[in-house]
Amino acid sequence: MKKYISQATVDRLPLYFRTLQLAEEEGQMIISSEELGRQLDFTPEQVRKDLTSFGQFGRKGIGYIVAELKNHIGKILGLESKRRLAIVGVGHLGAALANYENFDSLGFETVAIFDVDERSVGYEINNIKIYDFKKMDSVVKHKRIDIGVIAVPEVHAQDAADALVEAGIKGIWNFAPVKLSVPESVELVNEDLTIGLSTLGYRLTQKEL
Amino acid sequence: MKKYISQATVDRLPLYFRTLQLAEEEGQMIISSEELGRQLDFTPEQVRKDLTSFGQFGRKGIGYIVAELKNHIGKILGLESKRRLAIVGVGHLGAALANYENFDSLGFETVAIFDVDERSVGYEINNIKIYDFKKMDSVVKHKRIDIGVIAVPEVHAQDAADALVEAGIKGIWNFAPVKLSVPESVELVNEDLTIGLSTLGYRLTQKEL
DNA sequence: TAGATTGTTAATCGATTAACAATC
DNA sequence: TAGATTGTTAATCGATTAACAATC
Repeated sequence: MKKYISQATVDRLPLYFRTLQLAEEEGQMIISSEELGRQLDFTPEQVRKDLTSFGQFGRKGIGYIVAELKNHIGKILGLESKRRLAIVGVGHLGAALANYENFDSLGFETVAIFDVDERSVGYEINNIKIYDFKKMDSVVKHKRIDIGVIAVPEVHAQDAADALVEAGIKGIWNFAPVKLSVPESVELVNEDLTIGLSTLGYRLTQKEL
Repeated sequence: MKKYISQATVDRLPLYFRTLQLAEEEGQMIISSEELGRQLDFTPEQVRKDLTSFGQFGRKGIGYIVAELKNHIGKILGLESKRRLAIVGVGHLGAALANYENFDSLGFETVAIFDVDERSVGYEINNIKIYDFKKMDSVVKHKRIDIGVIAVPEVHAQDAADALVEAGIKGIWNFAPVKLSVPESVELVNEDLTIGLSTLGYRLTQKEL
């Protein structure tokens, strides 16, 4: 019997993980749901509810053992085995993602970049080699790449997705603001940067009324 | 009497807007909640509910007039008056954001970039001038900047936020994965790129069990 | 008129918060 | 033992979906 875990809870896991990591670095041994919540602006009840949906990690009357809880959450997020990423598109965003350091501690490693522009093929960004888009199939298979990151212009996003699917990728992280069509079997997460900014604009406008 | 609009609804507004914009470009005059929903993977009921929370924009038996609805949503999002952005930090992410074209049609304009590294000061990225971080106060006031975008390393994010608040910014769009402290009066939206990627990793891990 | 589609109320579903027994 | 804090059940809150009257 597998309990259903809400998306909201899953979204909070990496935040717990990072907070625990910081606490561990500072030598903290024990943390309460209260303190964990305070650092992230969640209620302690929320924290306990989230954590217990995966098991009982705490000690009543004491709290949670930082290292233990961190490892548990790491396991839930699948951190023991590194996921290999490929970035498609070597524009400004692709380059920024290739240089982003925070993915590492969450179990991700960027191992290839693809681009259609032959002039950039062969070069490296942050020590990651740029391959010809046409070679995707063999590179993905050879390097056992799990996840494709779409950082190409909107008009080419579906083509990029199709090529990634064809090459046998398991998940797609899409930065193009379009609804992609992919098979059910491929996990798709959309990262639409315009939503957050629009929200900000909306709120400022409301205030000014 | 002001009706409360849920965050979920606000998040969908820019998506409606973009879809309507595309429909308009293709010369479509009328669109139904059904079709609008189909293009974004929402139910027609959801679309109608969202739209009616701001007023009655449709014609019963007909649908919505594309241009009219687009303009309405644009007004709700505050698009008539352009918001001026400043990016703090000219790392890879800052540079990518300075070059991002999609903000324009949502009513945003990047007018300044700030950095502490004096070697980059005076240069331009995508025709946007880079200013010394220390000059923030006068530049923000002079250029009447509304929103600050934090694209600096985690350790400097709070400093950047403090400086922006001090300079009189109204909203902050934060890309650093830290919880910032800002006054109640300043709107804060966090854009944590690690959440989406973690979700993808989590789902793949679950599948493999 | 018949068919289509909105706007709105009611029903359902799901997530958060509150309360409290269990127990360290 | 008294105090603290978890894990869990119940209550509340909010968002989505269903149903349908209004009307073009």
